[in-house]
Amino acid sequence: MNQQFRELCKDKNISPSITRESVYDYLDGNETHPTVDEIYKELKPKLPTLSKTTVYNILKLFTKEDIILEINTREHKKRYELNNEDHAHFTCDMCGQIYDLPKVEVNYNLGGFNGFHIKHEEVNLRGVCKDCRDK
Amino acid sequence: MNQQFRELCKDKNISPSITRESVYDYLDGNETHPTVDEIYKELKPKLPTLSKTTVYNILKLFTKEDIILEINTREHKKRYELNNEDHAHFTCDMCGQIYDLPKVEVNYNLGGFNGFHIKHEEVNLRGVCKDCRDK
DNA sequence: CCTTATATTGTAACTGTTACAATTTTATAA
DNA sequence: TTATAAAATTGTAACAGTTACAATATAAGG
Repeated sequence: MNQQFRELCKDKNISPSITRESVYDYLDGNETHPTVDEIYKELKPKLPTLSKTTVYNILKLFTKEDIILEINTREHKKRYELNNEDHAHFTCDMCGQIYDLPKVEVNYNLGGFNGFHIKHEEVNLRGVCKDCRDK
Repeated sequence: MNQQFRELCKDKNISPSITRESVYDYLDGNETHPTVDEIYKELKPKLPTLSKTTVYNILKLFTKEDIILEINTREHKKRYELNNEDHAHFTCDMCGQIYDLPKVEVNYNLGGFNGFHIKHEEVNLRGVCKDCRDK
């Protein structure tokens, strides 16, 4: 029983079902940025009645509540992570691995942003990671 | 006949077919960030034998050659634009419209980027656009 | 415990994308 | 130009990710 999750749900005014808690727990401390399918396959043994639709529903809810973030990459599927500290993503063009990198500071000094109310900034970097470069 | 495109193809060592030129021309000066389907539907009347697979092929080629950029949004489809001047994207949470905003400067002063060879940086902003805020 | 609301499930449909073999077109050189 | 090879385009079918939806199960509140 994850007390932190219970309180988070109270904050967000959603009910802390066991399924939701399982999805949350799986994402917590996970750095793999899993897909829906990966989350489903991981949880299925522990929750035998789990449906993939439920995973979709929960992820949509968590996204709406800003509990998690969708990661949009070049793959045509979404990946997910907990919305904890702000950071950038680096995707390796060679191996496809997604790395978490420190938050990058973004400057808006040039103007042209008037009237846009920016709620979220996402920095996606691409290139070659250390492992692949050394090969 | 787009001479600029011919030269671009010579640079990239690809052949400047009429279909490819049409896709290029459609994207040139277009600020709508169209999807594959939109590109296909737009060009079909002028190129009656056009196949959607061809559009996919051309976009994949252009992406590989850095002629165009894929835009990865929350939608589960890709959007495309010419790879001209570097700029940021702003997607409105209300209306879904994607705006081009000036390039934002990114600082990597915090460290933690050692070993990563960054070839491309993408800044995606999200929030509420002027039009939607005024409603 | 009853009633209502909410969460979960399974199925089927839908959409974006890719694989692939066949055909057409283009490029090249005799 | 014509023959030949290479490359581009096409249509079909398959595939993968996602969504819609009605039915069922579970939880919450009186």
